[in-house]
Amino acid sequence: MAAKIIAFDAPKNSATKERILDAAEALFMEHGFEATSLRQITATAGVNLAAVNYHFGSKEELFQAVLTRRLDPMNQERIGLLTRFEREAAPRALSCERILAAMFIPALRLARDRRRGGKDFLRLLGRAYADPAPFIRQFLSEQYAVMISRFKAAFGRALPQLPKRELSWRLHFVMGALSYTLAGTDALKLIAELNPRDTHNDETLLRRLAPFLVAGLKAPLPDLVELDGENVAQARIR
Amino acid sequence: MAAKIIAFDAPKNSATKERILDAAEALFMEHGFEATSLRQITATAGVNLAAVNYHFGSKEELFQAVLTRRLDPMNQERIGLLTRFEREAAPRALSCERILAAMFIPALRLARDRRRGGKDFLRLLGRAYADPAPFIRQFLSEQYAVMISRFKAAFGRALPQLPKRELSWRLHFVMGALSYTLAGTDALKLIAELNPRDTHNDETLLRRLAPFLVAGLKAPLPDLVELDGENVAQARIR
DNA sequence: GAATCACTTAAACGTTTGTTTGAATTCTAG
DNA sequence: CTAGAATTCAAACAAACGTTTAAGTGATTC
Repeated sequence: MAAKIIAFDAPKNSATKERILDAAEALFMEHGFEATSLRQITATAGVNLAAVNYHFGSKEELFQAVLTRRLDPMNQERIGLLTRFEREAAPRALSCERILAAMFIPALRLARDRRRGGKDFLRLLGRAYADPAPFIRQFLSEQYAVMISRFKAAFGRALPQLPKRELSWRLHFVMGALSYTLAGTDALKLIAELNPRDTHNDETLLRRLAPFLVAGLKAPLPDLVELDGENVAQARIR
Repeated sequence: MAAKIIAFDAPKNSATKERILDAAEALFMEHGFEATSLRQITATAGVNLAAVNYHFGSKEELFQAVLTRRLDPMNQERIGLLTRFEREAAPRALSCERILAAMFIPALRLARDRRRGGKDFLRLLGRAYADPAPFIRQFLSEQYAVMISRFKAAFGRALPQLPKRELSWRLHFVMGALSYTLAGTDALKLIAELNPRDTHNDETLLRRLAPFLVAGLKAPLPDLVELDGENVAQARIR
């Protein structure tokens, strides 16, 4: 009798790992890494406290596992999409818009699909970006290294007139705006009285972001910028 | 004799508060709010553990005090600068470049001046942006509300053809790129093999960021954007 | 010179933290 | 059916946490 009840609410096989990952993802997103306790996670997942250390080794390794589960496939998808777009456009070089699309679409898919983490995961990712914990920074570096260099090369071909140094910076700005936007912190609520229906409609969000970023990428070089007969450097001096 | 020694290393008056704020600022920046303990802070500051609760009430209130000390003057300076620029340009409307300059310059001054917190504080601010803790979010909202609405109005005059909804979004992107950039997380190190001399040269950094953002603000509206005869929405569908 | 003040101090408060242990249980083969 | 590996479990671990307390200090005020 007791066995039947157990069969109901206790997943016999190692779906335990999945349940822990799901609970950890939601809680890390909501409270951050440090502020989330293993007891909260295991209670939410409905598993024993020791399960985390048994399956993942430590809290830090659990956090990395939470990120890897979503991030690795997403970045793989980005690279795959970029390659496909390039093949389709060959022999012409890919436009900035298409390259950005290759970055956005996998993120959008992830945000849309609750089974893949949904918006919660992107917010968690946004948090992780700003986290100075060494183990997080190093982990993200490794996760992103291949994808970033791949996209940088693509943008380099799309913007051949742009010096590489400048491209590096602008790509950095792009990543900043993108992660800040996708993270969807409530900070934006103070910037805009946004239409509530818009607030988390990720598609329209990215469709607004894309032209903004493309224009930024194609902007004239800093030295040549004119502004009311005065450049920013001059404006800086009181 | 003992009195003399005490006079040396123990500030008799309430410079204790300042020492706590300084230590807390550095440690919060390095480890985040949750991961920083009051014992670390008081040990670094060379004061008694109970001093934090005596002078600030709680750890949360200390964190807010750390932010307020720098943030409030900076935003005041931003508003003041914007007002001055507007007077100087009158009756002509202010250009986007000048408005952005009014946002950047006070941040730049803060980043430059170690006595005002320097880059460390901006990194702390970048972290706080991404923190979901309610007391942090609400605090930042209150701190930024006035400044943001002021700048939004200014941009509205500079870009009269841009719908307000669109402006809200773009201002959000601007804040994202700016905070991400100023926070200067090491995440950028994986994006660019940047010249080490450039890496934290905030002035050149902002001079690169400004044209990028201005171009983004002036970008054509999303619906009208063309890209290789295909728009982003269409590209989205596999 | 006693009283009052702002402040500092050491010690302890009760919780909560991540991790470990060793026995119970379940699953997997031979 | 049984031996053995894999997993779950309750319990306990030491350590660290934010906060509070009550005594103590030294200067200021009446």
